[in-house]
Amino acid sequence: MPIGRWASVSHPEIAEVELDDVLRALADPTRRTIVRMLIADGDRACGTFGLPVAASTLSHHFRALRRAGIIRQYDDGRQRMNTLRLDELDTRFPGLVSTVLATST
Amino acid sequence: MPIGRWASVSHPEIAEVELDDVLRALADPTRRTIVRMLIADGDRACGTFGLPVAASTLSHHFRALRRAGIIRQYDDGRQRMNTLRLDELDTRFPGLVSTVLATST
DNA sequence: GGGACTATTCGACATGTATCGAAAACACCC
DNA sequence: GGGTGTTTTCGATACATGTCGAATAGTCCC
Repeated sequence: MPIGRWASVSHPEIAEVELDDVLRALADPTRRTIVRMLIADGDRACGTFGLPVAASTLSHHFRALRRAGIIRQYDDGRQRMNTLRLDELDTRFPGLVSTVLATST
Repeated sequence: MPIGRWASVSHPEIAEVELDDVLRALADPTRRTIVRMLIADGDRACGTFGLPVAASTLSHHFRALRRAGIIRQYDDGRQRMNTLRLDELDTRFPGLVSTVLATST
């Protein structure tokens, strides 16, 4: 059970996740890319996405995804890992994530 | 050169509709209610929705939906009618609208 | 402890959005 | 043409968002 940065990271209960927040979070290409990479490759540290934005911007996107209930974050040494809450999201909004990501763009 | 209010109304081609814009447009409860009412009752004039917002605010929402490619507007006398572009949207983003609206909230 | 690595927070800035009331544009009817 | 009904446009306001660089905080290793 990791300690440390865990304290500052809170995750909403899936029952309290709002559709507005999920849609707003997915209405951004960078964040959709993050979700796609999590689906494709599983858990991933924040620094391993190689996206063309500043680290601070990426941190902002991870926070948006986390507060929207789309990802869960946990610390592993000096890295912060990201997990998709896909099963939970599919109970809350069935098919939403896969439908949104089913588009090429 | 179209006559009257038609002149100011332009609709994007369905092929040019962007997922970002659709998701942002649907990430608003008032606009989702508009879409729901169009699905339930078919074409409807702007003034017949009875939503608790000012007319100018409603006009802003209709413009957002129109520019996102979600509705089409045409004039009928002194009223402006709204039609859902559901078939077109389903070819562009299959199942997206119905999946988003499948939630109670 | 000191250094290196990882990630977040903090200003700052530009842009977008939801809202309103008032004013203007458009269409119908007498 | 004048009055009435419908919708949009125009400011104005308050708030949110995406972006960056610099500074800060947490963790590991020597």
